[in-house]
Amino acid sequence: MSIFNKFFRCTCPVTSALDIVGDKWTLVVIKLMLLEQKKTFKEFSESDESIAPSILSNRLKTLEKIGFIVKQKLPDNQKTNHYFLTEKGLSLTPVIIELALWSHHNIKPVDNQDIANVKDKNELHLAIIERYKSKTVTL
Amino acid sequence: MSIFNKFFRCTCPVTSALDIVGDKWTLVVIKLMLLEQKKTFKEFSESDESIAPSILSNRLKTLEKIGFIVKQKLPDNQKTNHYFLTEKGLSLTPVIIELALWSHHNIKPVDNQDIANVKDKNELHLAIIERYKSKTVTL
DNA sequence: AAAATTACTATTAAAACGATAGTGATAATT
DNA sequence: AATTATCACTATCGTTTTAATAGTAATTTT
Repeated sequence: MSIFNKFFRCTCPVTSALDIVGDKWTLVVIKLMLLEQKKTFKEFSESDESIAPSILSNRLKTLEKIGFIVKQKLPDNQKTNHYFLTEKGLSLTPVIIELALWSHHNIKPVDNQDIANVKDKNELHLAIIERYKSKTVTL
Repeated sequence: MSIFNKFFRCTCPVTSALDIVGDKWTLVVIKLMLLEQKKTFKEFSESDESIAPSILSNRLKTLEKIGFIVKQKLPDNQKTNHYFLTEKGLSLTPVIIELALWSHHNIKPVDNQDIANVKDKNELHLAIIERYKSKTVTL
């Protein structure tokens, strides 16, 4: 009898996924990390999405609690927190790729050439994760 | 200067996609149609998700307005409305597949054998759409 | 003709979102 | 060493969205 029993609307896996990521901000925060290398509270705050600090704070706490991200201070700075995606957080990459592709074809074309010219989705998936890992400290 | 300028938070394609489908119910309704062949208001209302009628009404209207679904009465019944996914609505299939796969591996395993044992995502994609079309009146 | 069903709308309470101001700690500057 | 600036938030409060429930009108069934 985990907290999940209260958290999830029903037993459907898709609906349960949406109980976690089905809101206005959760996937946006993950996208900012994954595709735009945003790491600090300030960087998130200054993004084009203009996320309010109270909402940002809430999402980061929740994402940390469910193990999608981790918070770390770098040794030379005791002020700035850095947030990183965990493997669990990175596992949402295919969902974000499909949202990007869907938007590209149905809402507005993406600038990102990797996405616009994608031939092999799985290759893109691996490339995005590789790039993310190479640009962040390995955890 | 479309209404979209007010609707979208920013120019990011992923975020714009989430301006449309990033809430608790929109993708659930589409899933009910696509994977569970729900068509009428009553069928949606009786689903495991227990969607409130006011929310359901609101989502169906919005989805119709943006061209993801159409509402039709069958010739022999003037009371019951039937909702069908359009091609635009069906274009979200890959997003739902990835949510299902993600949930299967990270939240709770799916019953659906097609999804649990998927080898080729694109094949699954085509199969789901084929099945949907075969079970609904072609529009 | 009466009862049941369907597709909603209306209402009101609760939760989430959003804008803005403010605080405490650390870091940078003078 | 003192002052200023920056960063990471929290607090507050008004607005919007969501949720639970009751109710209504039209149609269909009995």
